[in-house]
Parts: sequence; C-alpha cells; structure tokens
Amino acid sequence: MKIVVKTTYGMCFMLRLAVSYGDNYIKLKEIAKSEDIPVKYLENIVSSIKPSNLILVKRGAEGGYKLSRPPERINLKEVYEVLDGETLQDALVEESLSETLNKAVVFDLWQKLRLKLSEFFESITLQDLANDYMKKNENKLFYVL
Amino acid sequence: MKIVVKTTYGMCFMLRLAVSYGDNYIKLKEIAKSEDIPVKYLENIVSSIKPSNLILVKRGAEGGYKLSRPPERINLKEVYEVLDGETLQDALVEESLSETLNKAVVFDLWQKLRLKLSEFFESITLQDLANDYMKKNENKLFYVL
DNA sequence: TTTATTTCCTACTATTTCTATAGGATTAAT
DNA sequence: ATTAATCCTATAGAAATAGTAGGAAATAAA
Repeated sequence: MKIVVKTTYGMCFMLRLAVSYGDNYIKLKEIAKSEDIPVKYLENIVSSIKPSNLILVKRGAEGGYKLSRPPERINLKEVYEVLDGETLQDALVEESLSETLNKAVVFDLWQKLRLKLSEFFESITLQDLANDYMKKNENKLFYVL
Repeated sequence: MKIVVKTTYGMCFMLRLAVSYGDNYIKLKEIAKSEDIPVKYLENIVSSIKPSNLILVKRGAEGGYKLSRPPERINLKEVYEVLDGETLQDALVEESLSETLNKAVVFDLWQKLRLKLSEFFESITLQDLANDYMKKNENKLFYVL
C-alpha cells in the first residue's frame, strides 16, 4: 500500500493554491518550478483534478488556477479521492478475485480500513495544511536569521 | 493507494492457519485449493512470510505450516508489514523526491496517515479475524439448511 | 490584429511493480 | 526407494507509474 508520486505532487499543488488563496490566478509553471515538479507531468495531474470542480481555471496569458472554495471548506478526502481516481468507499477491492469465505472476511477487513482512511482525510482541511505550511515557513526564516 | 492481491492472499493464508490453530501442520496446496489461489503464487507469498517467524514449517511428506504463536497473540500489524515488505513506519515515503517546503508538509501528512494505519492493524489480532470467520460460517450454514 | 503566454488535449515511452508460471532441488514420512 | 511436501531461482506477460512530446485552443497585452 503506497502513496504514489502523483498523489504527493497533486497534494502539493492544492496546498500551494490554499496558501495563495485570495491572490490572483497562479500559474502552473510557477508552482512546478518552485516545487521542483516536471511541468508536463503536473499538467497531466492537474487535468485530472479539474473535473472535481475544486479549482477554477483561467486559460491564456496571465491565466492559471485558484481554489473554487475557501481552503477551510475543502477537506482532504475530496482532494485525495480525485487524485487517487476512485472514492475511498470503493477503493482497495479486487473485483476479479473469486469469493471464498476467507476472502470475504479479509475484504470486510479492508472495508474497515477504508473507513478509517476516509475519516482521517475528512477530518483535515486544506486550511489546516496551509497552517502547517506557515508554521514551517516561520521556523525556516527563524533559522536563516 | 491500493491493497495488492498478494496482501489479500497472504492474509487469507494466515487467517486459515489461525482458524486451524491447534491442528497439525496444514498443507499449502490444501489452502490454495480451498481458497482458490494459484499454488505456485502462494508458495512465493509464503516464502516471504517465513522470515518473520510468524509461522512454523515442516518440510517433506505430511509437512506444512502452522502459526508459531496463538492467534490472539499475533496482531495484524505484524502480518501486514511482512506481507507489504516494509514497516508501516517507513512506508509510503518517496525517498527520491526533492525536498521543498510543500512536500515537507505533505510528507508530514503521510506520516500521520501511517500512524493511523499502524494503530488500526495493531488493534486487531488474527484471533479476531478467526472469530469473524466462524461467525460468517455459522450464517452460511444457517442459510443452507 | 499580431504576438506572447498559458492552459488543454492526445499520444507515446521507459521503467517498475504485480501476478503469476516453470522446473527442479531439498527434506522427511512411510 | 518412493512419495509428498516445501524451497529456490529464474522467467515472463500484464498493468500501473512516471514521465515526455508536440501542438491546438484561448486570452491578455502590444
């Protein structure tokens, strides 16, 4: 069970939009550069975020992205689910496997696990992450001085 | 984030040993058959479980496997970690990614998630699973009659 | 209206991981 | 000895991951 790079990149992107909430549209290229993410790869990732309506887009020159809602009203479950491609409710299940009694028990276990994950992500908002970011940034500045 | 088939198969195998705890050594072939798992694949999986010392092996004719401890003294964290190949503590992290401030925040998030997963698995024993199995089996028999 | 800039879309590719399969070596009971 | 089981190494096809590439469409500014 792994968190793939795509999910980390996507979460970083959303975090950046959260930190900059209230500003103008943020350019993808800018984020890719400061976060050290391949531009073209981030484009792919963001294109998978768009259908969720979590972000607003402005195309063309001086375009970019911003959150469609205040970060305190976006929880990480929404973000995670769109990045991971499936809802946490349905995830983890292997449809292809035959049903035996043991497997049924184990699938029930995976179901409980899913619920835990769901609760975890739902309990955190993008604003919480942004706050963590601010805190880390302060510490960083402190050590530089 | 997905649970791979190997983990499901491995958990089924351990559950079967838990249900049969107290009996003689159980043959892999037998488990593979009743659980509808490819024999050779299960051999591979079990060979990755062995180093954990969660199971005892008897080679040769009339050989097989059994749990090395009572199922109520084996928690699923131990089982999961050996199946997944790494400890939940260290899992999920992408070493290769460069460190930016955003990534640091997101990695902290993954760390918290790890902790949740760890707690979840640690709170359940193989005996708990075996009890679930028994319960399901009773219901099944009930409906057959 | 042209140019520069930015997102959007489709396709491709290399690498890794997953899911097995194959064949035989080793071990132990009968 | 024979049979039955685990053990070991190697291989291979399929799928997912992590990107790359090239240009089309949209928009702002000159």
